[in-house]
Amino acid sequence: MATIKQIAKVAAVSIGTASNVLNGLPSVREPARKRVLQAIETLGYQPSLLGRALRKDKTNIIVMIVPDITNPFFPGLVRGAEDVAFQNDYRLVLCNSDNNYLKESAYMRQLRTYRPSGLIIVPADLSKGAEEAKAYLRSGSAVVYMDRIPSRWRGDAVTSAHEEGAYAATRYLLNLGHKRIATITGQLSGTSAAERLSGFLRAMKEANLSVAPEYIQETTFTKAGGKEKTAVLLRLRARPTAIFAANDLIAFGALTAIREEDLACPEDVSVFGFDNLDLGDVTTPALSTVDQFAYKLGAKAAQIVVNRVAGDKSPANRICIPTELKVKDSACMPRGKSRSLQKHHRR
Amino acid sequence: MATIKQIAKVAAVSIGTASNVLNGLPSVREPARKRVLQAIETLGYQPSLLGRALRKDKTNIIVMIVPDITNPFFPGLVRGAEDVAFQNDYRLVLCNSDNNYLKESAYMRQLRTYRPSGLIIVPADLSKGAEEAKAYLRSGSAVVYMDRIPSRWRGDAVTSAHEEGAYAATRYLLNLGHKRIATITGQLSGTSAAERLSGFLRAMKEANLSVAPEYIQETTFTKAGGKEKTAVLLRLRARPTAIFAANDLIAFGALTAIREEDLACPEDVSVFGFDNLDLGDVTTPALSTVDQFAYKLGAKAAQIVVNRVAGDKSPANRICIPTELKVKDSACMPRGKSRSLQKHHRR
DNA sequence: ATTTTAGAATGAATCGTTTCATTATTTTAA
DNA sequence: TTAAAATAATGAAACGATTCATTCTAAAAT
Repeated sequence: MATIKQIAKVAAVSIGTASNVLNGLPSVREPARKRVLQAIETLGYQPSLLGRALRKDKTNIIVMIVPDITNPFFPGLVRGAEDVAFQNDYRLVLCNSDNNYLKESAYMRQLRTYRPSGLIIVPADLSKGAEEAKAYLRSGSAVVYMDRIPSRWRGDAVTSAHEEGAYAATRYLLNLGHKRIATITGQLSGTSAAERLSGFLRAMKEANLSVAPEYIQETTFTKAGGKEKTAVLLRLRARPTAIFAANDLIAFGALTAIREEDLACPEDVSVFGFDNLDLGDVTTPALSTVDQFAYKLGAKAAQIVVNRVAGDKSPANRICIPTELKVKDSACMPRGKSRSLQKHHRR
Repeated sequence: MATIKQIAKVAAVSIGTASNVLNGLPSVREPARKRVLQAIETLGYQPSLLGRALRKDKTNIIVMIVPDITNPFFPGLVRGAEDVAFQNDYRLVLCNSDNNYLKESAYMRQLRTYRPSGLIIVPADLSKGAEEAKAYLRSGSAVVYMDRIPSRWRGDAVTSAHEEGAYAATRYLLNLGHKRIATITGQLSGTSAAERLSGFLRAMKEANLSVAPEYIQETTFTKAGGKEKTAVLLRLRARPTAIFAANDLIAFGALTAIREEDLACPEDVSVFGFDNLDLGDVTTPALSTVDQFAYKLGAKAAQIVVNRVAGDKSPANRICIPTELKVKDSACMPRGKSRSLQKHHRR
């Protein structure tokens, strides 16, 4: 591969001058600049990112760590970040932490030696401090936490409005006339799950409804978890008429469980999800859910990195992207309220 | 950040010796080795991948290019590759080409200067040669094509058995008694779409059934495309009794279109997909499909890279991962064959 | 025409490693 | 005990860029 040395030689110019042309410095006279450009063209020269990085102590790499790219919430995040990164000539190194703090740390420790421009991370364990992340800051990389934020983190962060979204979804169910509303949460050690729960509880409290403890089921953000916990809920003496699932995967599990118990959604049990996954409308019924604009989240995080590298010294961004209710078919009025109406409608 | 120079100083040893310890060379006596290890420990030293890379002209990076990570087929691929990569101490740089040859080329050209260990690519445009890929080979990176292979590529490649999978799916529909079977293909310029179509045609031919041209609808591998083309099929005078969709997204679109035409799947129209996406069983009916083991595909590709770097000089791997039929609920016997039976069954 | 000054070009140092020829030390053989 | 052989350790060069103090050149001022 051609090096700057060869360029310099071919253009009959010093290495320093070649470098100046490359970096668009003004102090190069036209004839020399032309010869260098010509040489670059004919040799098909691409500057070595490695050589440059070693000298500048910085690469155009952004390290992005997500729990698991096969969880359909994350590709949107990654894609949003990647697009903004690409436009600004940064490249994304993708890591799956499996929600495993050790794997995450291993990645972070090693990749820091690549002197990346930034780190975008959906952290595995919020109880841990952000030691390694702070090390990134110290060595001059921008750091943005996404989706979940460790309580001790005071730097840049981008999340969606978990609490408000959950509140709005619950309000929607309440307005339909539901009173027995259960929720299936993700692991409450994560802020996202905790905040969604608290939005749910706020709406319930505002409606003067108490929530029985067995109406709050904690599980993982998976289809299997949703199915399992829904089965539990459906077997309660006082079966809920609506379930607020903390994400769409859980909601998908709920739909399956409801079907397997020979019940109907939404007639017997309404379901509301969270995420607005692309595939949320292929279910029957199409899943009513809260859109949290994953792409925008990722894009915003990458933009923060870009800005920081460009010299933005403003105080920490704590960005909260508003959510939006996507009402589809998986929630309707509860039986008691609507039977006569429905029958009427049916014939 | 600590450098090898500091390690050497603290351990009272030359830089060369410190390097030898780092790389596990035998020619270091115990006391010196111990001091170096100790220094590494106390300084929390991590070798700079940049310095190392510049000298060795090679990084532990594997560049992976996929069309679009938000297409749910790809996260599995990426994850499989990432896992194998991580285990072998390689890191993945993820790129989305958007099926855009120019974007793909831009990525490839620039990232090659990072001297990656490998390139794993699902190519955007098969009609183009693999010039840039060959440049990777020349500069010592392993290259593996995935899922689709340019006709002029003679190197390592991993695909799934598109043709056979499609053949098996079509056979399944034929065995149920279907005669009017249509197919919705992906863009036929891609080998995967073309091979699936040819598997479909082989099965039809074997059954002595001719396929009307309007029974072959070409579109993109998307839900929207599937929906659109299914609507076309459903309005044909001779409406098909079964549709073989070239991937699950198309099949999802088909399910939607069928519902919107007030028809029932599988009673009126059977649908068969391809991919076995994780979410394929949240639809109603659950989608019968062909599993192509995306994770395994990705893992295999990464393994080839690992082996090549380790010195494997064997001739090109052309690996074809067998597919597997996943029969669920979206296909049944056609009306004519089964009406009496079904009625009987129903009561 | 000469001096001053501003701008252009150069070349060496540097970043953090690995590698290898050279030198130093230890071990073995005589 | 000494010489030869084997093994350890060293230090400088190299990778490909950027940076900056220095030198060179051309333009401006006298």
